[in-house]
Order: sequence, then C-alpha cells, then structure tokens
Amino acid sequence: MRANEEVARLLAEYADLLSIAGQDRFRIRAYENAARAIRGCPSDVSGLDVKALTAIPNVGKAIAEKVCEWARTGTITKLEELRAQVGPGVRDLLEVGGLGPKRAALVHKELGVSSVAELRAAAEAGALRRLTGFGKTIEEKILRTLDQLGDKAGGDGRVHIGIALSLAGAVLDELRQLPEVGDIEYAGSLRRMRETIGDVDVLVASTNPRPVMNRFTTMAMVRDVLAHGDTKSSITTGEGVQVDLRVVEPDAWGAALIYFTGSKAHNVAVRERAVQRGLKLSEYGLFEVDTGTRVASRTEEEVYAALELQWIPPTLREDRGEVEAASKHDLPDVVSVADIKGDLHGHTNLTDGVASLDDMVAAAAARGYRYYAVTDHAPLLSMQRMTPEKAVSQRTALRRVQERVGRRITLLHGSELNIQRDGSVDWDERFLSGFDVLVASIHSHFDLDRDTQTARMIRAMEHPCVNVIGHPSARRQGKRPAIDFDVEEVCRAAARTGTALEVNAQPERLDLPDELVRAARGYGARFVISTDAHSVPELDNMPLGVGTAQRGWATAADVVNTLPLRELRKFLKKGRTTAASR
DNA sequence: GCCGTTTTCGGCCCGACTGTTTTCAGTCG
Repeated sequence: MRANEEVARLLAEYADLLSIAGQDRFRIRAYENAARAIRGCPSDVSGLDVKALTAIPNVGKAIAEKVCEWARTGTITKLEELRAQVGPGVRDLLEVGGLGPKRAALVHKELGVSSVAELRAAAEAGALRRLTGFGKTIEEKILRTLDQLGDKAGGDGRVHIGIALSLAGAVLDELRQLPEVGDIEYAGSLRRMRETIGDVDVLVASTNPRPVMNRFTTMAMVRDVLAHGDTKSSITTGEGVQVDLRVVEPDAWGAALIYFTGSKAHNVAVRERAVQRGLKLSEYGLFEVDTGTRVASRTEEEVYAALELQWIPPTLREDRGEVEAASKHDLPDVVSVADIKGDLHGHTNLTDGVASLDDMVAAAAARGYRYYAVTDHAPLLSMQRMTPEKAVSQRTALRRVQERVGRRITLLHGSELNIQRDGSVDWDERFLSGFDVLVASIHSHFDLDRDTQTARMIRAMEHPCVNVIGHPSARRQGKRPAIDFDVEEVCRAAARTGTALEVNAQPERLDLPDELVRAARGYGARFVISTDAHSVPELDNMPLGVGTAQRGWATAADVVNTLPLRELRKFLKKGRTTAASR
C-alpha cells in the first residue's frame, strides 16, 4: 500500500510544517491523526473519492480533498506553499531530540539554520545558548544527541527498512509484469535486513535486458535517471532513495545474488575461501582458476556447496563468523516467520491504535496465528487515559470476541505497562494477576545513568507478573539513542526471572537491535518477537522483527512466541498468584 | 481540521520533566 504510506508522510509533513509555522495545535493534531488513520487504512486511498475518504475516521472534507488532489496531480498545493513559507531543511531539525517546532523555528529565524549540519555548526560555535529559551545545557544536549546519532539524522540518504521494503516491493511488482523478466529479487542490505538502507538493489535474470531497463527508468516513481545501461541502471525516487537495477543471465543468478546481497565483508571472506581452493568467485559464477571452467553459478546453494559451505541465510552475511560456522555445518537454524505462532504485543483504538478490537483480532486470525494478545497502554502513560474499568471491560469484550471466533485462535488479554523511574509498574499485583500477558516498557527517563537504568529494568523483571520487557533499549532510529544499561546484567536477570526481551518489529525501533539479540542469547535470555501493531497493516511488520532476530542468530527455541499455546501459558504464568485467567 | 450532537459550535489526551525562568514554555510519550 505505497499510496497510503506516501499520503501519510505528506500529511505528517504538513502537520510538522504547521507546527513550525506556529499554527493552532488542534489543527496540527487533526493532520497527525489523519496521517495515522490513512497509514492504517486497509484499502488503497489513491482510488477513493472524497465521500469514501471521509468515511475513514479522522479524515474530513478538507483532508479528503487534499488526498484527491494528490491522487490526481501528485502534489498538494497547500503543502507546497507551506514548504516555501517555512524554509527548506527546517523540518529536518525536528528529528533532533530536544528540538521541537518552537526551537526549530527560532533557530531558523534568528540564526538562519536550515539543516542538521548547520545546527551542529551553530551549537559548536556556542551560538545556540544565546537564544531565548536556550542555555548552555540545552546546547550541550543537542551536541551530544548529534554525536550519538552520528550521520543518521544528518539526512545522508539512509532510510529505515520499512520504507525501503515497501519501495522495493513496488519496483518488483512493476518489473514482474514484463515477460522478459525471469527471477527477480531485491538484494543488498535490504535482503540482509539491516535496520537502515542506503540504496535499494534489485537483481533480475533475463536474456533480454533492454526492455527491462526501459521500463525501470520510466516508472512513475522515478525522479532522476542516474544511469541507463544494458546491464545496470540507477534511478532516484521522489523520496530521494536511489534504486539500482542489475540484469544478469539466468545461468549466473546464484552467483550474482550472492555478489549483490553482500555484505562486502562477507563476500571477501567467501572469495578468500574460493582462492584457497584454486577457484575464483565473481558475480558471473565460481570458476576454476587454471581452466576458466565455471563450476557453479545457477543457485546460491550450488555456489556455497561448491565451496563446501552450508547455504548461509542473507541475514547472517556480515562476516561475523558465519563462514566458519557454515564450513563446519554449525550455522544456527535461525527462527523463521513460519515458526511464529502468535503476536504478543498490539494496540487497539481503546488507546492509541487506529483499529478496533474486532478488526485487529480478525486480521490476526487471518494471518494464521494460534494466539494473539491485545496489550493496550496502562494508565501511567497518562495521555492514553486508561482506567481499570476500561481494562476490565475490554477483557469482557475480548471474551465475547473469543466466543465468536471459536478455537482457531486463542485471545490473550494483556497490557503494556510503564516502567517508572524506580522500576515499579502500573497497577497492583492483584489486578495485574488478572492479565494473561504483560509487557513492561520504558517510556520516560531515558537519560538515567547506567546503574540506575540497569537496576530499574531488573526490578521490573523481578515483578511476578511482568512477562516481557518491551523495546528494551528504547531507541528510535534517527531520533533517540539507546538508553544506557548493563546488557549482561539485564540479560542474566531476564534468564533468571523468566522474563523475555522483546524484539520489537516496528521499523523505527527494531529493538532489541540485532547485536544485542546476539549478546543476550549468549547470556541465556529468551525473546518475544512482536509487531507492537497500532493498525491492521502493521501486523505485517513481523518479518522485520524475525529478520532482526535472525541477524542476532536467534533460533526458534530462543523465541517464546514459537511455542505451542500450552507451553506459552506456562511461560506466561510466571509468578502470578492466581492462575492466568482463561 | 475533525467530530458529535444536549449539532452547526465548542472541545479536542494530559501529565511529567527539564531548563529556563522567577512563574512557565517547550518537549515528550
């Protein structure tokens, strides 16, 4: 649903620009709400008229007309005007933690700052602290944030994997229509499921590349054509993402796919192994050095096998020991999407989701899950206005839905609790014992020192009812760095207390990050892979979480939501005083 | 800008925290 994503992004941008322009905050919120509603809308908004669009909650006449204008012309006049008024690059400043619309506008107005790079220069020159409302502390905090985020917030063109994945899907869909296209796959860091993607690489097998290249360079999404050749072409899209297309002969498919999937370091390691055997590996195949004879190239399996290696899943190809493991047939049997039996973290419109309980359950059931947990926010995240009465009433509603859907899927009632500064969570133990599953997450106090943060997380895990620590590092890519905590201590406590660590599949989060999954696994921790879905389409993010877990070498045995229901229930019971309710 | 109706205007999620200020604005979730 690329149109929905695109429209949602434009509306969110509109909201940001309104906020920088100092407009009415309720109007701003209306655009934010509409953006979320459209992102979560199950039908393609580019085909809807004003009447159908206004049927979407939080979309009224004014926004519906903007969406129609976009579908008709590809632009929104009002948005263009606002962009011109606010100034280029100012919106990027919002990505820097500690800078909101007011300070961004002030920095632009007083210092002429229009980019993250200029912001850094201004901060380093000590110019920020002289502005009203700023001070030495804020200036230092901004500098620290910029350092920690590295180039990611600097607009270096890397996008998070969710955006790249949907873009790659659109390219594949379009090229697949051509009769000249045989095998087709995206490769590069996207296939390896890295959390951010520099450019999208697409590989096609074809004996007749020219029509493929012609279609590729004339797709509707193309902004610029950077190169247009017989085997290789590059474009940039309207969003500024570069897409490279490479066409190879069908016979070279496997070798080419290894080559274009990378990583570079992995390829070097594999090629060295070839050299040791008197072989040479390139994108065209594996050849004997002496005779030039091609010994393997058709499939990845064939090429790896000719080098006496197990086939290596793309998510492991980072030169982190996978080649050696593959040579000993000792690769982990990494968890796959098919292993996942249910999703244990998701929201409804009772708090900040956009879909109803009925819709979320139906969508989860349609994905073939054996169990599904509804975990709306708890009261201490006060914006969500949760109450015990609402939670209990949702539980009743859930039981009713359960009766209707029958036994094909088991519904679990849960909540996402808030870990307070001292490690305590919402509600008392007696009330918490009534839930089937509890996720506890950090939503505040990100700047505590390591010891305090570690102690806080451990106390949460020691709670007899807390089953999962949600998005444990609390990072948001390009926005906020991970909190500081002692990974070993936290992971050992997780193992000791029977608390799982979440691998949150939201593309902005992917948290735990892959390297922490790998570390945690070493300390005996177990995981839950969850979408944290706030809408029906977000349930489809599960593969991103699975990919992240794979990058951390996690197997199905490491992941709690691969368990059959009966065993899952044993895990979830933890220290509850009453049996988990049915 | 959206919504709901005790409709056609008035309310819209709210509290904590931080650093600035000297009573509060800005940011965050």
